[in-house]
Amino acid sequence: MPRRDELLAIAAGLFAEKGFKNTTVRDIAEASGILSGSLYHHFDSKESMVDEILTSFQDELFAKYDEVLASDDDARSKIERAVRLSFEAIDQHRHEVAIFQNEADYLGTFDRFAYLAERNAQSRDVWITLLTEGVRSGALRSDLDIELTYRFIRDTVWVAVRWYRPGKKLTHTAVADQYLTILLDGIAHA
Amino acid sequence: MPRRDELLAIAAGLFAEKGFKNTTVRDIAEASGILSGSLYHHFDSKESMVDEILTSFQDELFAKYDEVLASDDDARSKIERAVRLSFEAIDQHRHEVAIFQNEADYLGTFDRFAYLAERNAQSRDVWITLLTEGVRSGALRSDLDIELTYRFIRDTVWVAVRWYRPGKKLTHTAVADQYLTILLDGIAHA
DNA sequence: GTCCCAACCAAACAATTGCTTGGTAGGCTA
DNA sequence: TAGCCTACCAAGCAATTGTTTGGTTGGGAC
Repeated sequence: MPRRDELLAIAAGLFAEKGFKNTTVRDIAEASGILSGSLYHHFDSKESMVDEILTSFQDELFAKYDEVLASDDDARSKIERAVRLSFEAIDQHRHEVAIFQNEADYLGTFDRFAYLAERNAQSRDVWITLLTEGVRSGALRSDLDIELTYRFIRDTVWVAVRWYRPGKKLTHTAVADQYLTILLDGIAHA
Repeated sequence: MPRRDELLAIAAGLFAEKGFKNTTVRDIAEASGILSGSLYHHFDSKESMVDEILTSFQDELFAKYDEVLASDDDARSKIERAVRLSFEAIDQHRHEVAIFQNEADYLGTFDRFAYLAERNAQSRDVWITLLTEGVRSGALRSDLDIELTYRFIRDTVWVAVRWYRPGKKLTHTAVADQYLTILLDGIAHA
């Protein structure tokens, strides 16, 4: 792995754990075994680091969403795939997901990170499309408030990044199974 | 309202909106129409401000949890009440909830805020008790992973603070209704 | 053997941070 | 009128912040 990518990975870990503002360039440097000034040989600012971390992650993620949308599965299968895809992302890119979850609001106030709001809108489009299709096809109950259900699913899925740790008791597919069961059929006794 | 409480409310708003570390004492002072040094007439540190904000909120919240636990409603009613209670808190103390959601992890690393972890454990106890009771009484499905269901509910409910705004289209009771419908019966067509 | 270049160091910079100090304005009480 | 108290100001301090600058090192290319 190129040194540059190593440093980005280290920075991502710190940003995810302590927050962006709360992580100093000296923290990143120390964790990397170098001095803070040396970071500026690789990157031109601390902001550039998060920027790069977030964009490359999102490019990858949204490509997968597009795949699901474009497929000719039935509505329910698409929703299931979209949910599983998110837990997979949490499993494989948990630092990036955490940063996006925790810092998007703050970073979004800068022009440079305007794309965060766009991606947010894009993700909303995906889900509203899937849910609308689900209701129309009869796969989902017709009394759902689509907008609210979208927020419910979005929050519910991504917030798992706060406690999920790969390699522990639960695999990400097991978590996705349980979440989908609850989401689709509820927790009440049938 | 005493000046001191006014300042605390202003600080809470800023902490919730921009984060604790990201809010300077000068921000708080400016929003209050005074100079930063003058804040130290009322409080002895910035940390004391969050501390006071969080403890008073949590004291109030957990007193209500205890009421639910102590009541002799059936299991399902208790769960419903506990959920509604949370949305009520989001409605009435959204700054405090937001601060707790966003900063608990970071603040928890300081000795002074060790009580945050205790409160977290306490909240877990409440929910595990309710869910266990629910499964045993037959109100909830017996194939639930209790621990995971607890996290699901906890996250799902509190994360709504990110988008819910009082006085908008949806009342907090309407949101609670929808959330409970999804949580209990799922989104799939019956 | 010279050159180059990526990776780093050492030291400093200005700005911003939380916080301290000594003082003052004005209202209430005796 | 004197004393006191709450709420504030004005000015500054030391520490920490992101960033810059000029120089050094070690390995590979020619």
